[in-house]
Amino acid sequence: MAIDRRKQVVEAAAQSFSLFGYKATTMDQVAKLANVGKGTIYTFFDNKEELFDEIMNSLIQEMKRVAEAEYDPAGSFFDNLNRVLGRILDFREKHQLAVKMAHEVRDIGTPKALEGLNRLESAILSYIQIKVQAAIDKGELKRCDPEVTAFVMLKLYLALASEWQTAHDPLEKEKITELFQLYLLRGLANE
Amino acid sequence: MAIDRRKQVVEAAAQSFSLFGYKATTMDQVAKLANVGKGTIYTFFDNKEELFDEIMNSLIQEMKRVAEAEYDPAGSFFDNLNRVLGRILDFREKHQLAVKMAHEVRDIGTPKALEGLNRLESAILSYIQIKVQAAIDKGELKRCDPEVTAFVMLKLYLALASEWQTAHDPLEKEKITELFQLYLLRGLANE
DNA sequence: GATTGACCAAAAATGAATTATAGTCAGAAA
DNA sequence: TTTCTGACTATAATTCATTTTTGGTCAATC
Repeated sequence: MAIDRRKQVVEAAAQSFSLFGYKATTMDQVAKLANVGKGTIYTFFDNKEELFDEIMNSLIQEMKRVAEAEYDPAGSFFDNLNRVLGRILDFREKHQLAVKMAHEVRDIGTPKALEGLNRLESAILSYIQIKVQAAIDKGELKRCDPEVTAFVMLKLYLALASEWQTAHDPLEKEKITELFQLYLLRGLANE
Repeated sequence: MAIDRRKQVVEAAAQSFSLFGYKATTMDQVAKLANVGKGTIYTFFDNKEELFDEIMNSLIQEMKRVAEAEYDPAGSFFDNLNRVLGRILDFREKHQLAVKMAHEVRDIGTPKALEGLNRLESAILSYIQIKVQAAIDKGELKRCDPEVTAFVMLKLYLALASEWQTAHDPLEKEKITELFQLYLLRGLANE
């Protein structure tokens, strides 16, 4: 059986983007790592950007599987949301590619890396939005715009789970759950 | 009466930092604008950083006055919070110095400009935190950590009022008020 | 027909020479 | 004496011509 050169290219690219980032990954390097002539890459992908898009798509798919695996159809909306968000942030924090992209954006602002992260965030928002809509339909949540609500939920979670740390001790996972419920679910108003 | 050279320096510096940013403001320029020898600046301020700190302190003071002017002791907490936050963001958006610092951080990441903006945010957070504590004491809000709560309120407001715009049409001021109340005050849970 | 790597134009990195800048201080002005 | 100044210096930033690297191509090879 012939060797699957496309797979070789994709795996080499994934490794290289994860290890060195978008800018520092060269097509020569990917070709060498894949044990393939450089021209071969261009029979599968029109250019570097499309190769990168394919790798990002895999990351997004993988994240969706991880999220879906954490989701419990029998559980409550907030319990699920909390667990899924926690799992997604943890995934993003540990996945080499996602980490590298975030660093590259922070350090040198590579536009393609930023675009990749934005696509990742969009995927997360779509996922939450669908769950919010379902919860509204089931009567578990008040009527509200699912898109804005998903956006607010992600922002609030990010604020508590990662932005807070830039100036304070990190909050415990249980503390985040509790705060998330207090602020968004029950509300702050007395009576 | 002798001319107040310190005031001249401070006013020239404020003008220059607002117009050109931190990095592009030179001490020679400030001296010339202030009609003062360069050495004179150094009799009042040890270095460029301290001069900038003085200007930022004025901005923070000014913002506090603006916030306090918007605050109505007879009104409800959320009504006040909403109006004060709106006023503060508007102030920040229109004040040359604040705008210039934000651009400088985005474009070239000047550390001192970032530090300035962080100090501005800290001042806002302290202000909200005090009002939150008062509202808890009055029984208007549930018991909660005032520091985390102030942080969440600001983040939520920023998310709705400015981050949302990066990918969508801006939300109306009344819409923001309504969402802010729905999410944080009343909560999303049904029943 | 699939694969390759030498090749090319264009972009990026380098670094030596030049310019600009923060901060000093000897002396002028008040 | 005291206050103020701008020429001066060491260092940092900027240019820009030169070199190196890179994404992408395509005639030759398998």
